[in-house]
Amino acid sequence: MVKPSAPSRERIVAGAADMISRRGLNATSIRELAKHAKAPLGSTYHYFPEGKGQLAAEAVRYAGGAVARILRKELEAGPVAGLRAFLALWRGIVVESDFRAGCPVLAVSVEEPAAGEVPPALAAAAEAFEDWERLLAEALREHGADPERAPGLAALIVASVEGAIAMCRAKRSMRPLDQVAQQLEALIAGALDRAA
Amino acid sequence: MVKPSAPSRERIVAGAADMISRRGLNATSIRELAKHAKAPLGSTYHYFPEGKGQLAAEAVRYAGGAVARILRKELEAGPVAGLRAFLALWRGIVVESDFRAGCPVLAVSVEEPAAGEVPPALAAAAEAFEDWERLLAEALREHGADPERAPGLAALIVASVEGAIAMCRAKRSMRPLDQVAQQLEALIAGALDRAA
DNA sequence: GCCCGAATATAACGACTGTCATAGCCCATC
DNA sequence: GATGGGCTATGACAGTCGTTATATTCGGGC
Repeated sequence: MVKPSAPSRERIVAGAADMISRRGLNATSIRELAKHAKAPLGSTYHYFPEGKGQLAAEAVRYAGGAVARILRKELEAGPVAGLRAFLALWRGIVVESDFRAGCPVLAVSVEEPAAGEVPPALAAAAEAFEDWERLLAEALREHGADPERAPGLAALIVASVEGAIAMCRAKRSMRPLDQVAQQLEALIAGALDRAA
Repeated sequence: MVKPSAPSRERIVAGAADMISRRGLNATSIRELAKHAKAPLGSTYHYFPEGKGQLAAEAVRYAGGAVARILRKELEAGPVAGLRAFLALWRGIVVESDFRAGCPVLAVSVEEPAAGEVPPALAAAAEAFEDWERLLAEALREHGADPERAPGLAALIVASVEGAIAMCRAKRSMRPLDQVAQQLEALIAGALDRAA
């Protein structure tokens, strides 16, 4: 089979994404990871023979893809609706974990790559960010935003939401995300009005 | 003396801040830290008897204070000047480290606190964010921004810059920070125009 | 000169890390 | 019912972790 035994494998990847979003990449051990996913340690090396780097990269791709899927769907109802879904998604993760979990893509981005190399997980993080930005920029353009400004606006949205998530965790308060949400909504509404 | 032997101690704290900004908190070992600061391992426990947590907290306070000092000074010339200095500061750190270093305050914010406890380093990170926001909000108000909107604007600035730094590291490109800089400048200019 | 406390050096502690090798299980196919 | 391969279980490896204890060196006050 091409996909030998999905359930266990996917559980490991999803568990890795969750764990990385809490502790960071370097601080997540494969042993704890296996235990958290109720999978044996040996299995992680069976499914991911290239080791931790491969597993981390897949976890980032998994999380990034899941977010992109939600974003794409909700953006069909317009940029503001998409933004709200994006914010609600992260809000849920932070609140439900009692400020212990955040964004795994951000967590991977904040770790020094080995000299001269670009670890696969970091490349996956860059791709995830770019996917999100592209989706947002397209939606903005399609709804009348200045096409030249849309990419910058999309980058601002992703950056500020990611930063706000981290700030919420530090302060143990949802206030930063709420503040950012309010500013971004006003900003987007203004950018779309231009063409109304 | 109240301050027994500043040079060695301060070198350790500054080195810790730098190292945390690269690798993250959990992945920074005290041994490497001591080596990096050219201080003996025993000395770190001499100066910081409470161990790693205390050292990390002091490192975050050190970095947060240094940024706040620069911010306060440059904001005297107005919010836009302060924003530019804030951006230039981080830009320099990311570029000079070849995308390997980022913001130590953000790095500390992205790590799961022990169950039920709030580690001192995380509290220090929350304080640093609040200091920066307060400085920016005050400058915005003093230069004619809507007093009710100033805190939200300040939060957006800090969050988006922090997020952009991480995105730059992932993409190995300064583009996100440049995009965010452009959007924020336009946004602030608009917010101040209201009162001109 | 001596001496005391601050600062450094060295070694060790148990626990944990990523990774690998090996042996055993379980279930589908012939 | 035997055979095989995907999966699991177990244990080991060399190395590092945070932390502590002990021994040594150093610099300035009597």
